[in-house]
Amino acid sequence: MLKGAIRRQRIRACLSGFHGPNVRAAVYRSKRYSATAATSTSTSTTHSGPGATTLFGGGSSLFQYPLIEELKSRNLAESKSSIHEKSFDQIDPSTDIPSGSSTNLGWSSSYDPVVRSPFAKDELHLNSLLEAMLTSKNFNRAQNVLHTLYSLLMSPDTFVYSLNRYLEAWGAEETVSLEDMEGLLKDMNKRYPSLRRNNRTYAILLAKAIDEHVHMDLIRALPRKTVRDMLTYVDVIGGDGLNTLFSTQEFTQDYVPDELMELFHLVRRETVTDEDLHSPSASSIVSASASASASPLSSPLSSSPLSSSPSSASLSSSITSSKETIPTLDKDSEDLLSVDSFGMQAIRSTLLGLQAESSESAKLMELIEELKSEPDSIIDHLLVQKRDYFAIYRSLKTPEQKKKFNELLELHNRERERELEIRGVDAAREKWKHEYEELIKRGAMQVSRNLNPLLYQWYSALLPYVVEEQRLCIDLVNGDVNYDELTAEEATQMKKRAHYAPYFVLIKPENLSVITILELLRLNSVGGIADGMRSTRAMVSVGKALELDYKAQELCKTERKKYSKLTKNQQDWKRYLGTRKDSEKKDSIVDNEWGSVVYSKLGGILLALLLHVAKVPVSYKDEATGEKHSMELPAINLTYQYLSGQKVGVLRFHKSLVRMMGGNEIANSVLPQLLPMLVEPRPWTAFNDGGYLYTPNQVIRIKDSPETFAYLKAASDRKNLDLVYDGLNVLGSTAWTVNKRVFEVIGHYWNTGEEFIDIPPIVEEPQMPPSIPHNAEPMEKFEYQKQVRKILNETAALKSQRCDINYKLEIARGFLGEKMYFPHNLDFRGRAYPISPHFNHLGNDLTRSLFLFWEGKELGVEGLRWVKIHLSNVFGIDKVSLDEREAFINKNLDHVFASARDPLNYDWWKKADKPWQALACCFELEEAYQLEDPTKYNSHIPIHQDGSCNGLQHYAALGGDIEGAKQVNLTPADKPQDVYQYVCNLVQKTVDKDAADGNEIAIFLQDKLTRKVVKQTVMTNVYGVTFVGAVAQIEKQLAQYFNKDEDDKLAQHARYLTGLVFQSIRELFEGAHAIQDWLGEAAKRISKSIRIDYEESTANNSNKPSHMSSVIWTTPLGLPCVQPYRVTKKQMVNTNLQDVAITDPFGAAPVDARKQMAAFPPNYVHSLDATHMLLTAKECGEEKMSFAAVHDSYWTHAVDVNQMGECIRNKFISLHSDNLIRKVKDEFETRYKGFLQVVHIKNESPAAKEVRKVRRALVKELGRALTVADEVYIEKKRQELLNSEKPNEVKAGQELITPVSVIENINIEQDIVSSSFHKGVQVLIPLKFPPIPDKGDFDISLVRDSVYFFS
Amino acid sequence: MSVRSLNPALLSHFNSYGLVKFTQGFKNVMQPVILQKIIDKLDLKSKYPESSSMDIIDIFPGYGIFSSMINYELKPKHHLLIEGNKDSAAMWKERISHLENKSFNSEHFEVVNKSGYSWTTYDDLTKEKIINPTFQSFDKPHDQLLIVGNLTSNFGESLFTQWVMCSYYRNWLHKYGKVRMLVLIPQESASKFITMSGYSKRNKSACKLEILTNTKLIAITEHKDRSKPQGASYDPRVLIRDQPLILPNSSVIPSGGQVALVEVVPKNIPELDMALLEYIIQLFMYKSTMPVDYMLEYISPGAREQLGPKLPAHLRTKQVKLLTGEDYLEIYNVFNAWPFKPTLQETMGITLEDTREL
DNA sequence: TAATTCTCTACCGACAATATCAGTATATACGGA
DNA sequence: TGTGTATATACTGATATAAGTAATAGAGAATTT
Repeated sequence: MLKGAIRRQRIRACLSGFHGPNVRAAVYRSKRYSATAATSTSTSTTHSGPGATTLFGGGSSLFQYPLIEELKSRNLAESKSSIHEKSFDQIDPSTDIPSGSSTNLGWSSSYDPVVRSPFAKDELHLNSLLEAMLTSKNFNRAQNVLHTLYSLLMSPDTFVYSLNRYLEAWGAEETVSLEDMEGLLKDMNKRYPSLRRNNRTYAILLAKAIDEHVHMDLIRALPRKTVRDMLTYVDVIGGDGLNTLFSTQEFTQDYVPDELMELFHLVRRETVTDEDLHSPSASSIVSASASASASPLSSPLSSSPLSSSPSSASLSSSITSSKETIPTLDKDSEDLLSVDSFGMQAIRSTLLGLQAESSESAKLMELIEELKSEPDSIIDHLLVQKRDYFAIYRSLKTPEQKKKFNELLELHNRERERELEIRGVDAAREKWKHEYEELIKRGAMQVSRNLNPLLYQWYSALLPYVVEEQRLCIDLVNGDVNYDELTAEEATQMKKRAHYAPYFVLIKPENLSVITILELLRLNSVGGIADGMRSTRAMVSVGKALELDYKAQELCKTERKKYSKLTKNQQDWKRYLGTRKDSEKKDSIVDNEWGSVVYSKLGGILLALLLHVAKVPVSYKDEATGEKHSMELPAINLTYQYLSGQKVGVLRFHKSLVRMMGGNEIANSVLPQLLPMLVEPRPWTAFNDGGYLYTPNQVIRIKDSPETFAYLKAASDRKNLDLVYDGLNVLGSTAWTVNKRVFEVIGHYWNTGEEFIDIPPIVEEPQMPPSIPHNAEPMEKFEYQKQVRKILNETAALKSQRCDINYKLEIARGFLGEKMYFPHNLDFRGRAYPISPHFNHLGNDLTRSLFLFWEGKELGVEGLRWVKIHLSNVFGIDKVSLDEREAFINKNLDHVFASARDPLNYDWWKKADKPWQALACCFELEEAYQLEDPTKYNSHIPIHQDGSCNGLQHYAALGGDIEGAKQVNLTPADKPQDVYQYVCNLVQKTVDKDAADGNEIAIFLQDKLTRKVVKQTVMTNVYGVTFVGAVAQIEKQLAQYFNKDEDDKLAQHARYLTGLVFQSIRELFEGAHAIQDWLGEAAKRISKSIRIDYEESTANNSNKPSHMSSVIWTTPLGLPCVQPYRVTKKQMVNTNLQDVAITDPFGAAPVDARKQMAAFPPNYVHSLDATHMLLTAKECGEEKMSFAAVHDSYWTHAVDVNQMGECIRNKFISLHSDNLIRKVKDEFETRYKGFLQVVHIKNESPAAKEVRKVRRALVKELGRALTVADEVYIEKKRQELLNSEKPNEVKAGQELITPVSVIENINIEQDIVSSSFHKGVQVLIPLKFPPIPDKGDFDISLVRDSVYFFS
Repeated sequence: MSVRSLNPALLSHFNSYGLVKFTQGFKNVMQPVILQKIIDKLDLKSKYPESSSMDIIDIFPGYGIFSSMINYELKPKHHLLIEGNKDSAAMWKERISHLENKSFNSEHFEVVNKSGYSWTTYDDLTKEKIINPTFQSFDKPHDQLLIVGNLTSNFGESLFTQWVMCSYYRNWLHKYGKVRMLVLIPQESASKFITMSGYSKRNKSACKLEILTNTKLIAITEHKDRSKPQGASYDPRVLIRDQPLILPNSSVIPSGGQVALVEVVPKNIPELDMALLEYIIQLFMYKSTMPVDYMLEYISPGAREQLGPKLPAHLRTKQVKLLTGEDYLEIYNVFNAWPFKPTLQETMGITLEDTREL
């Protein structure tokens, strides 16, 4: 109880974190709008009185402030720079000086502490370039970039980070001395006197000083606090550096920061005696590792006996050694021909191939051997050879054994995970090569339908071109290109090259080639293109994949630097220093992405080269001679296609290639990026720090919205997101494994090539309808064409589905017997998703059935019951009481067992609603019942608790609807309520009544109403479906009752029904709907508001000021949500393949008001359900439950379901105990304070008359028409005066009459009309939000006892 | 200026209606004097020597000044007014009853109050035996059947291309023979469709039109921009060839509407794999400044390598936009004989829709 | 300003149009002072 | 060496593309008068 209260308090604390001191720091000081309004109430009436012939405070002139003059001469200079478009060789600090100032404009509101630089794009570009130049050791160019960067940055502080990057990279050169570095800094200081070094700068110098053994000189010259701070930059100083430092006797303890203190003592002790290092307490230290990774510095200090060999050796040798072992290690290849993916085998070989090299795996093997030799051990040779860690783990008997096994596996997997992230690409290549050579040996190249040898051919053909291209890029980057020697064409080509060259040189040609090929295969049939993909998508994806690879490699290098020469205690060092990513990154304004332009250019050149070389064998039969010819044709071609009348570039695979990829003999190769992890993800500690060990990721999935990024970063830096991270880390720490039994059944059906449940069949040649005569009537022709199109569409869909499932199964197969984890991140509303695409527990029934918790928990009586209930649920029996569900399974236990024993031939499970998950459940029950006491069974299956119509649950709680709450199970009941059925019944009632009144339509529909008809509409109602959209849905449901030519009749009926459904929902969720409407209205006002501090730079549409403010709110967990809907500007980018349109995220784009409005209610509710989930996750994590979630479906072990349920309900109650809407309103009122709103009011209203009067006077003075922009400007000035420090200015402001001031105190609510009303006049009024609707009387605490709330 | 073709019996009716506003999204030429010139230029009487036994099928006639003048000029056996719009149809019915009084409707106007867009409308014409045209040889244009249409509305452009395709497939009204079509289309359409190779606005439909029909520009409206020479938005070579009449803007409603009257006469074309031909044209058009050889690869992987050499050199290096209809047919033939020619799936442009369940 | 025509119509995960041409602005070349 | 003009190049903005309007209604935005 107490604990809960404390937690709630913390949440509240976070809530308020977002506004606060910064509000005061904003443009307008102290006095705010409302205050002004209060004081001027009395004065304004006098002004608007009949006597006020002169509008401007008595005098004939405009008081001391030359407002009109300013208006007349207002000339807006736009901050502008085109540096982002320049290639590296065009950048010149002496000329690239941007016009305009780099002031912070803010995004949607200037009150929020988020930064927006007008030159963000240039900054990003230059920072990426700097990074690239440094990596390729091009220091002259880099310095050039650095200087240019300086002129763009808003503060010298930001510049230091770039300077540090330079200094660090340059200083790492052996030829550079400490003196050189000092010299550079002095030089810089001379040029930029405002430049200040920070602690990182000192750390960099220190690193060099240590190298030169003069570090104490430097340290003594600095204050101790500085020294302590700089030492935390471990990534700069490096493990060796620290070691040296700590070993230096003059370096005393008071220089050491707290977090390194233990390490310091370790080093000091080490120098005394080495024995301590091999103390027997080792295992207890290691045991802490699983949880310790969340807080690496808090775990007890000790050393591990496992560290003896340097890991760098294993890194390079593992691949070559694993290659040899592949054939023997192949598991299951005969069972599952289809999923015989080489990429995955490569991954697996990486996964499997490490054992001999590292001491960790040796230790693990030792343990396994030991366990094997135990009496009645089921671990056999095969299991060991297959590395079925899960089977081994499961067979362990004592908790101690399990614990130890887990510990060793974790260490073992840490190495393998690293291999996977860093060397996965090499492994794939080696695998291709191996298979290619095998095939050549057998001389079977031509007949092979195996993809991998072909890929190896592509690779071999591509590589020399890539090498050559890279050579040219290197020359170019080094400045070794003499344009005069080039032909005009070559010169143009070289100029194009300059845009991507700095990046192209960063990655080794082998990886460039392999990633290009694999990414291309991965993208097959995405984006609505059959047998191919959008070329834009392909290019950008390749570019991104390259960046990811590069960054992972770089991070790995940095890490290696940290520990490079250390031979002792590596594990401990690692644990203490953490695998923190480059801490510097957290400080830059933008995350240094290469950006879409670079992605597409890189992808463009690589794909162009690949298209040139990739061939596929084809054959055809000469109709005339009957001879069969074989030849090679290009495997991929670039073409275009129209998508609803618009051109899109397409890369299309040759039919033969498609056949190879989608048939049942061959599978894809999997790009080893973003796969499930083998070890627990690094916990999130910052918005860009968490998840994979090396592969960078952000905590929020941001697409083209630097605004979202800015808010996220601000919140993260303020530590407002820690609760979010906590929840997310629980999700990441859940260990999984693949359900092998289900996998085998799926594999069986997959291999038949026939359709089965979710598995689409192989379709070689689609069956076309009989052809029609050449001169058939147009109707017939169109009809025929439609049919053909339909058939082709279907087969294409099947093909792509099969391809997709194949890819998923490939990954699943690679992780058979493995322990895996899924790092999660969030969408912008806070909903969590696994980062790993394709194969994760968010998938469909088939995919979900493959997931088991790694950890097992004994069922107990309740657990057994829950497994049964779960089976009943997935079977489709989920509308009856829990007891009835359990009874249903008890009654059918024989079916359950039979299904499990002979799933191929026994069909019971196939009838289930979700057959694959049902099968998984059957297996579980059957295994449990093999025990004498099934409750003693160690269960791994996740049991789901689903919110019944979760969106409506939140709405009902917000709106306090008693009946609505009951229908979505917020109220205890003896059986679950079904809101769809309830709505259906409501509708039925009305229909019956209408039918009785003789309504033809009602009579017709009377007996045709089912739950299914209304379900989709009720569901989508939460998402704000419109009437038209709902009609379409219901039409689909009613279509079966009408003939093809009765479209109009169908529509008529559907419309009638839709009306009733809407009406019923509105009735049932009256309060909820009021909330929904309120949210919509608030969003509308925000997204149509005008910021007075935002200067319109385009004068041409000064009558239509842009709406610049997004709807932004903070979830109860402190996550800022920014709706990213703005009008996107498109930028054309020339690539080697084609021109591509890239959305330019940095345009100061106005918001898409319509989208903002329509999406806010659902987004808000989703942010609440996300909050609810994360809160529950955190709590479950603390209670040591395994936890996973699919938005509104929460999973845990059977035995823990009751506890989790309690948790779910408590968190829901505490979430809704607050007045959430009130909070949102408060937040809005702070954030959008002083904004103006455009409304139309009735022409003849008194307010309108007032406004017209002021406008007329202004026009007269101004000598031209008054624009809206002018009005905004005047209002801005008035606000500035009112908020001035000087009393005379305040007075002037009060006396100033503006079109806004005359109506700000008149109640115009009743005069507001819609903008399409013709007799209205457009006016500006201060932005206000409507009052919060009254809440219904539902008592939220009732949820506590509602069993069916989530079930 | 005489307006020979204006039916005096209708004058009073026209006058009573005044200049109507209800254009229903259609543009129309309203000045009899101008229309007379058009009719003269068309020289209809010589093309339909036995016009008294002919049928005119008049689609979307609207207010119908042009229709009535053609009618008066040719005095056909049937003049069907396919008019789905209620108001227009009602007006025509009223007009016919007006004529009943004056001339016992010797003009033989008949209103078919069905949509000219729907194909079934035309099936019904023969089914209900409203007309029964003769089937004529495809060697020469049909001299007993004329299609008149106003396709200046939103969907007009697509319908126009469909009518053209009908003339190739010999279905719809073109099953009777090579039926001449007099169609009023928007200027934007006309200036794209009636072009010769090399003109920048030329598109896929223009190529098809060139291959499948003989189409002439009969009349165009003045250019909107007075500073531009007349006909500035059209292919100059077509202007020289066809010498179209220039209509004053004032003659068109809604005022300022830019239209063109075109005369389409189908050619006698053998059966082709039209999907393939269209696909070739379409893909070439994506990058019309590129040479043929380069664009081959866009159609099918390997086409450049394998088919390039089979094309005559002058074609291979020709810019796509310079290709004539003839050239296209030549390229088509090479493709058609190739075992790896694009399949239906490619030529139909199959796209995947979201297949997720609910 | 007023009247009309056009557009869009369910949230998120998961994004994405391009080629051409005409007209204008800027850069380069060149020639004469 | 500085200036002026002619030509080349770069940049911007407009336009077209597909091709059964699916069905429907009602608000809001965009465009035209």
